[in-house]
Order: sequence, then C-alpha cells, then structure tokens
Amino acid sequence: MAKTFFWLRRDLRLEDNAALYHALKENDDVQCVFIFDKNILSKLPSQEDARVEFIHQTIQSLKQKLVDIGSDLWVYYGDPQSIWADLISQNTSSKLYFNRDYEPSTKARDKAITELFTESGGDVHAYKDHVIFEQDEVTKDDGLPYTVFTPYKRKWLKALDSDDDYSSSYYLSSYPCSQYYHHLSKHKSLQDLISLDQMGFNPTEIEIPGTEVSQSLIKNYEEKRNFPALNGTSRLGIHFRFGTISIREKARKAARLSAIYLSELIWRDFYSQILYHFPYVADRAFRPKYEGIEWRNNEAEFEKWCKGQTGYPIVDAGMRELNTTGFMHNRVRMITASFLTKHLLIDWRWGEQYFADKLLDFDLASNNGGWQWAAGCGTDAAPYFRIFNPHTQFDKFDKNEKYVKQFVPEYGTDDYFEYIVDHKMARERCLATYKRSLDAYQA
DNA sequence: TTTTGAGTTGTTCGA
DNA sequence: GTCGAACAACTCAAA
Repeated sequence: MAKTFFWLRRDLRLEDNAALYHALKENDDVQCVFIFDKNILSKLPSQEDARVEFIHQTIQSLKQKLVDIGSDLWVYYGDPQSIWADLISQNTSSKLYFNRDYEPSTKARDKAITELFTESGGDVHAYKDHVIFEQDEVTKDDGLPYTVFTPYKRKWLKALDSDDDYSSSYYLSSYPCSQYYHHLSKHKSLQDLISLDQMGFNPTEIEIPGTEVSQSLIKNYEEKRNFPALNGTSRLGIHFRFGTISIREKARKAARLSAIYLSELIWRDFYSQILYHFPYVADRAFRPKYEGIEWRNNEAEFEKWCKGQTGYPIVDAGMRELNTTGFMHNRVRMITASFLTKHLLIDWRWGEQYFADKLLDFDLASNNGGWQWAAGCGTDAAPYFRIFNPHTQFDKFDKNEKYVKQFVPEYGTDDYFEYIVDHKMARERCLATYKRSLDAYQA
C-alpha cells in the first residue's frame, strides 16, 4: 500500500511549516513521523542533555496535538535509514515530505534516504523552511556565493523584493497548514511514546526560554543587546534550531521593528550558506593561511577556561553561565572565544566543541562561523591583531558588575582565582604567534 | 581587466 | 578623560 509521510526533523511545529503544508495540500492521508536518531544521540557526551529533554517534551506535545485532532505522530528510536527502509518495505511507492537541512552529515543522510524512496518507486519532496533564503538564492551577480556579510545582507534585503515594507515580502509569508489538517492520516500508532529514560537520558534542571518575544524587546534590541546583565536578547536560538518557531514569523516581526535584529537573522542565513558551499569549514579554517598557527593547547588551561577559573571575571562569568544555564550572552561568547584562542592560544576547534556540547541553541553553521570569526580565520573575520581586552570589555559592558556578580559570587574576595595569564604578555604572545604562522605560509 | 572602496561587534598610544 | 590615528596589510565585491 502506498503512503504519504511527513518527516519532522528540525522543524518541530505543525503551523507555518513548508513541507507539512505541501504534504497536506497535495495528499489526503498524510502520516507524521519523528525519529530519535540513535546515531546522533549516542555521540552526546552527557546523559543529562536539556536539548534531548526539550525535543522529547516537544514531541510529546506535538503527538498530543495530533491525537486531539484525530491523527497521530509515529515516533521511532534508531537509525533513520533502517527505519525508513522498514517503512518502505511495508508501503511501496510511498511519498516522503521533509524540510531541507544544510549540515554536511545531514545532507548525506537525506541523500541516502531519498535514494531508498526512489528505488522503491516512491518519491521525495524537500522544501525550504529553515532559512529565509537558501544557498543559491542570494549570490553575487556571477552566481558565486558571498563570503563577506555586508554585501550579502544588501542583496538579501533586495531579494525580499518588497518595495517599502520588508515585512510584507512574499518570502516571509506563512504556510497555513491548519486549513488542510483534515488531510492528516487517521492511523493510530501501535506503541506508546518512548521515554527519555528508555533512550538513556535523565531529566535536567535547565529551563528552556519561551517562544514569545515582546515588541519592546525587539524595539530596544539595538540599545540593550550588548549588555549581558540586561534582558536585552530574545533567547530564541533553541527554537530556531529545532523549528519550534517559524523563522518567517519572527523575521516579519523583526522587519517591522528593528533592522539590527533582522540583521542577526540574516547572519543565520549567511553562515548556513557558507557551511553549504564550503563544508570543509566544519573541520578546517575557512582561510587556509590560518591552519598553521602553533596552538599551545595547554590542557590544564583549557580545563580552567571551561570551568570559569581564569581569574578574568567577565570570562569566568560567561563560562559559568554556559555551564549552569546552557546559554551564554552573545557579547560574552565573543569575549570568551577571543580569550581562549588569543590569550591562551588554544585551537578554536576545542572551544567550538565545548560550546556545541553545552549550548541549548547550538547550531553547527552559526557556532562554527562565530568561532572562526573570533579566531580570525573565518569569512569576514576580525583582523588577528584585534584582541579583545577582557578588562576593557568588562568595564564597557558590565560596568556595575551585575552580570559578573551573578555568576561569580566570589569575585572581589580572596577566594577568587588569580589571573591565568597576564593580559599584556598574552596579547604580545598572540600577535607574535599569528604573525610567525602567517609569514611562513606559502599558498 | 583594472581599479576603487570597504570590511559586525577592538585596542592602544599619544596628544 | 577624550579624541583620532595607527595597528598591517588583505581580500572581496562591484563598478
């Protein structure tokens, strides 16, 4: 028997969802499926992972919603390729709908599964949902990808193609899925939802930010976003990552209220297309010239950085915020990343991995882009001789010490750590190390 | 093809 | 304390 499946992945919502909309519009018996991917889950370093817990809770609530409207969500746990192979063998000539994902490993997985479907006489329909513009929609006039943000952004805004009001652009409009909910399958799942425990994970204490963002926050974003003690950022990252909100909906709001906030969403598209066109950046510097830096990679110092014991209050506060909440304010991400790569001369990949393990909002493209920017080896990176001064940054962005005191309560007492390195020495050491490597580079 | 202008988020130094 | 220039020179995008 042929069947139509809609596969939820990084788009965990039933409204304004491109692939779901098309699946429902074009078919009248659509089965929603989610797979807890064992390949991904088994690589996570901790059994306490708030992201897994968040996905599990989200799936539970989506399943309930579907049940409430007379349908169901089929949830599996295992290797997606074998699960789909199994489902195809029961339902020949099946159709699969999903939203595209742009990470190297996911592209490979989706390619293999697409082949499974086509070989069995079925077909696969993939849609853009995760970004506003995909890799080939905003390019230079010669068709090649941009590698500098500002011209990319100009072209991106032009591509919205709406005369006076960006928010009215066709590209930001919603997919009204609910008008076709009557095309959802009525088949019930034979199994109960797998529990977190059955997958080997424990609940955590970490709180997930909400999906709403107030008008005033976006309006005041430009003014407040750089101060970690203020509640000036939206904290929507995790929802963009897992698609529990629609990027189009938030971009419409941003387009009306704040050019700077919209700009941050454009960065997200920018790094997504960088990762797509230059997948080697996942492992190597975007600029090969920077691959030869002699990192010191001192493990004891790395450990201190991770734990927030460097003696630099703004750095330590950031790392402890990350460790205890799964979040770090963006200003502080830049400071801690600069400190690790430049002051300690530790390979940016070590820091990137640590953030990947800890950040609720971890997204490969943006995290990688940010780290390479901080290390000076990425697209459009800060010149290597721009080294954040942690004293100055503290003074500028946490003047009244509110943020630092929140996460480093012993700051200012004898119990606080000594400086792990002297700023002036570390700065000069960094400049010399980068210069040595760049001078030695032969193309 | 050549030329020109510009590039997320900074720091330090000296007047 | 405040201001502007230097940092070091490179790469990209577009005219």
